[in-house]
Amino acid sequence: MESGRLFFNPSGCSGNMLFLGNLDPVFRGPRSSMLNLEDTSRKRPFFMSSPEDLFDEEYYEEQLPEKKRRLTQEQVDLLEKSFEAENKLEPDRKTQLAKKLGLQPRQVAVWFQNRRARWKTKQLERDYDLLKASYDSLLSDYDAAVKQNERLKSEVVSLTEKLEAKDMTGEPQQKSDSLTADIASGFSPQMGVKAEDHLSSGSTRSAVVDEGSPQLLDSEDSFFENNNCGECIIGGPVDFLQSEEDDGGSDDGRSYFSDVFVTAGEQQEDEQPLEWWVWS
DNA sequence: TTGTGTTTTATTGCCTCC
DNA sequence: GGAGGCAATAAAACACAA
Repeated sequence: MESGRLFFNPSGCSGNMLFLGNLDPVFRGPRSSMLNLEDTSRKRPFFMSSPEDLFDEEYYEEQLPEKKRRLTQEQVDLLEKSFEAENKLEPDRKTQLAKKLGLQPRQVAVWFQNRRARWKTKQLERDYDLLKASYDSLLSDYDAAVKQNERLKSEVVSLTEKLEAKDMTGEPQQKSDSLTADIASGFSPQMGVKAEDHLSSGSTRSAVVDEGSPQLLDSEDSFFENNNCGECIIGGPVDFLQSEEDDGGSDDGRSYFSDVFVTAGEQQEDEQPLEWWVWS
């Protein structure tokens, strides 16, 4: 314990040493307090000591340290409100609150300290959930892209083989040209679908889509943009990130990972598409 | 009633800032 | 060097199932 700091003492006097009179000077806080003094039956209200009581030495002599008492609901409500307004506590506010609540300023400070710790823990939990959701989403997008990639590769192989076979048979050039034209136009006689849909040859998306396949890639668009990847990382959780803590905490509502999460707009302007992540 | 897990209150020690 | 913040921790208070 720092030299300048006072122990909080339920009775309202300054420090357990004073409170305990000539008890073991090593006495500090709850650990040792419970060792010797647990079985006291002499109790008095924890927060309701009158100023007269607080300076009545006889009173202290006959009293033994109290166990911890929880704050009343009213006290907690007021503290919560205050925390919501501002989660740091300036000295003036601390004194005012303490007066208002009938608590020691030290108690108010401790409450804020603990409250900030609780808020931080919850915020970390939320950030974790958020990151996990983003990761899961990216993973499933990636899996879909890999499958799609495989399918396209095999189609290219198949078409190439067909083309070569036609050339070998020495069929009239016209027919071969026709097949080439078919391929170029995106029509695959074998599969009965427009290859354009798979090969992403145009900048405008075809209305004909292979049933059962995921939305296809556009050559000029990032897969992740098509799949709202930006949103899955960024856009979706923004409200969540900025929302207040469920149980009334406030702070600024910012995520501990706020540096990691960027806005979708920022990403489009400043960053390369995320294709490298999939295709490299 | 009791054992156990969770929450709340408080202390301690270290660190930073002025 | 003192004041205040934070992380780690203790221990009382509380909740709840068996």
